[in-house]
Amino acid sequence: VYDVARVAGVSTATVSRVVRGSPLVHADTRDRVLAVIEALGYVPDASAQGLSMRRKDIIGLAGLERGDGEIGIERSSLLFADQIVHAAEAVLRGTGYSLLLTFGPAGEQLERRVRALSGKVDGLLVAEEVMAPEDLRTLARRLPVVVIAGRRGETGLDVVLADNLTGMTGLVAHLTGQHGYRRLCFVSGPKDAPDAMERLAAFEAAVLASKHSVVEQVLHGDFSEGSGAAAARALLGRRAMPEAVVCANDQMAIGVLRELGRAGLRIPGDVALTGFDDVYPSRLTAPPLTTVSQPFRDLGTLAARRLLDRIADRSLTPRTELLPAIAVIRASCGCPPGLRNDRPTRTGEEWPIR
Amino acid sequence: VYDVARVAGVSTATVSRVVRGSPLVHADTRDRVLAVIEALGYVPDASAQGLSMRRKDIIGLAGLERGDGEIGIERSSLLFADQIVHAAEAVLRGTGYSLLLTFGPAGEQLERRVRALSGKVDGLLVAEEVMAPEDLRTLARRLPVVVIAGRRGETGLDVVLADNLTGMTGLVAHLTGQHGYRRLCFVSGPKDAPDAMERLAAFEAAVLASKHSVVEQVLHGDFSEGSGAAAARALLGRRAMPEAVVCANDQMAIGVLRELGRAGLRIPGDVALTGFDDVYPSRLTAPPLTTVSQPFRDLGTLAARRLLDRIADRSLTPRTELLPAIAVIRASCGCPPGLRNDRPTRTGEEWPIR
DNA sequence: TTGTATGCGTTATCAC
DNA sequence: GTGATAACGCATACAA
Repeated sequence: VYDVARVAGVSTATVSRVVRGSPLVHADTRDRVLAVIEALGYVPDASAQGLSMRRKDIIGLAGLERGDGEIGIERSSLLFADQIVHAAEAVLRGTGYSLLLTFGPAGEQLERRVRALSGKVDGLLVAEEVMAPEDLRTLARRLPVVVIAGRRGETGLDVVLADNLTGMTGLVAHLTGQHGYRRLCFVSGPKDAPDAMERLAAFEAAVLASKHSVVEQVLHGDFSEGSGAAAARALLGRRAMPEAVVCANDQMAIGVLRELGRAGLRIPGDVALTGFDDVYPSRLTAPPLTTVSQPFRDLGTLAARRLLDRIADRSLTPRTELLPAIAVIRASCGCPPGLRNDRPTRTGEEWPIR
Repeated sequence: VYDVARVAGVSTATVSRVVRGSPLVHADTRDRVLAVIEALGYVPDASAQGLSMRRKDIIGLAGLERGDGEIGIERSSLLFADQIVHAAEAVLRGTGYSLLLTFGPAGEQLERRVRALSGKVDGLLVAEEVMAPEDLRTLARRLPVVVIAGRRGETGLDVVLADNLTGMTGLVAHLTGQHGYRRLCFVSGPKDAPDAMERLAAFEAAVLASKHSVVEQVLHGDFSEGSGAAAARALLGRRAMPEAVVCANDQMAIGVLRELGRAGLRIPGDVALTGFDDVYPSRLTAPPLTTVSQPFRDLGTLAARRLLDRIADRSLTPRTELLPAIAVIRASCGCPPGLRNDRPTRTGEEWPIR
């Protein structure tokens, strides 16, 4: 500022006014200052601004990275996070805020990084169970925080999540009702993912409710494609295949799809298969994956908006928003391809937001 | 700090020393201060630190978002950017830096956002042609910048890019040589993508070099799946299909794959098809996509490292690194599935880095 | 309409 | 080892 002020022959206060678009500055002066700014390529230092204005115009996003890091990004379950990132970034776009990211495997190291991050931001988006609930609440006392896909009971915190229960229930009803499958297996996600636990519980309850069907086995994966493949190998080692295997997410379903394919099994001929999430690749597989459409974008959008609101008014009373998740029937469950509601993967604003 | 200092009965200077891990603090004092910090939940303000230390510990990443925004994220070509993001974030992880994002359609608005971003960061990663070369150079004078997949000739700037030329040449050689295809079409990417232009040029040169083959038509897309579908419809309107259609990226190839599938055409039976990039979904399609594997992760990793180096020593002489891109033959070109080098999508460190 | 002066929370340079 | 204190670059209350 000082350089600009000197060259333009005004005070730093005036330069600041011009930069901030204050109306109390003569048009001529403004133009002159603007010209100098342009010439000098001046860009205000965000640290200084932040210090002075007590706001950083940055919001943070912390997310989990699952699966074996060595195996590479493609196989870990980042698609979920990516969608959230883009949705959140899109709402921030208009506001002057930018998005600061941190990912990583759950653990102390990630918690440290989140802690450090918290000093750089005006608010924080937390995806899944990045840290212990108590630490989270501690954080939330100091900083606006909204949790995405966190645990359902979370109290005193803003949370947005998808209705895993209803989605899974509908899916299982289709499997046991329409198709009449009796012997089902489940490939579950990591225990530290609230979503995974909810889906497992919903699955078991739904199967139980169907009288004639039974849960033959529950396998445990970590949401990564590789862990799906491992589950498939375990399945292959059994005496007999179940009639249907339902997976806690699409990535793992893709893993079992490919692994079973390699073993020569046909889907849905030999086994029916379903996923959960409806990520982009899920409609690309052969056969296209029957799954449950999770409103990724809405999750991110809503969370970001809520955070902005809370930053504007920190006294807002915490609220948890439950977004609908519905089964989308494609072919991997045994339905003829293209027959039912095989609509394209969610495109964004299918449900009214606000 | 003041609170901490008061409660711990020391000066702010000492607190600062403890926080920064300075060795010139008595162990007892350190422990006492640490305890207070823990109790108070103190986290240093990054703005103040930034102002004082003249470094923000943040690096920025600006990228393009293509395709019709309305259609939603799944169909636009963000997979490229996502990979870069994760690779860059992974190298930053250990260093204390975090990643600040901005995406958007090319245009003045994005340039403004990048400008504002530049005040918040210590260095900038620029993916593709986010802004005019001159503006970029202006920016680079003030701030460490490295360009990812920028234009080849870029001088005086650090650039890392994939060897589109060699990759495309190899692919076309396979198509015209092994398969003997004569009549080829090309679905090109947006003109503002240096990668797209390079691939087009390489394609035309390679076909020309093959004597017997000819470029029947060049269609123009924008790297999004939707634009691939549009190209497919144009193809369908022709008198006859070409023998092979090669696309400038995988997303568009997937678009034509699905659209041709809807029209009842068989791939590769009726037309051969290829993509470029080897994004995750490309091996999931039926048939799996023959494509050119682009070293996304290496691109991001190398770029981030280079940026860090330049931040450490701004006098480094600019360099451009060309990473190999090689054809990966799967089934959409007409090869029998699983026969050739249908290896999994790149997992990260296949080529030596550094 | 414009300039002056002060504070924002840390780090770092000095003395002690 | 530790404590004052001066930057750091900008925004703003107040004075002019």
